[in-house]
Amino acid sequence: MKCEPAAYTIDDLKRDKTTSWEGVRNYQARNFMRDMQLGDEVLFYASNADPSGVTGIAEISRAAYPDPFALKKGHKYFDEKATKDDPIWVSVELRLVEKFDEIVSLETLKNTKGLEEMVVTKKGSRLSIQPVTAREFEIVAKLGRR
DNA sequence: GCCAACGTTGGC
DNA sequence: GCCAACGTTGGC
Repeated sequence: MKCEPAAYTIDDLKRDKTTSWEGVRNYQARNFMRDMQLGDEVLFYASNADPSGVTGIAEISRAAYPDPFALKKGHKYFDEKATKDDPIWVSVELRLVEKFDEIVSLETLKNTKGLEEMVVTKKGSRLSIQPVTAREFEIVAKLGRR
């Protein structure tokens, strides 16, 4: 799950312990969120950062529920097409598992064996939520704990 | 249903 | 700040 540091960081999550992940307004990303199960672990990725990369691990502490802001008129996440019966967009809640000792930069991801197929290393991979295989997850976690 | 125009993302 | 790579919108 990606986020720009200006919006939210792993340190913010460390302070807050848990946070709700709202405002995703892309159908593909939403579908990934909808599939997330309680306890699923996610790589927390800082985008548009210096450097960009994975800064830690979080877990799903609440599975998908309707994103309340989609119904909130005037809110920046408001969507006029969303209704109570069909909220369209969902949120999940995250809990911090660990902040990495060091950031696993995008450059490192690109240069690490076994991560050749990892979505985030591909060109034009803008999606804010992307699938990660268990194997990729373990490789990245190991790098971050060094 | 096509596609041009437009907006956004995010690496660089 | 540039711009490639998208996703979305809306006229037709």
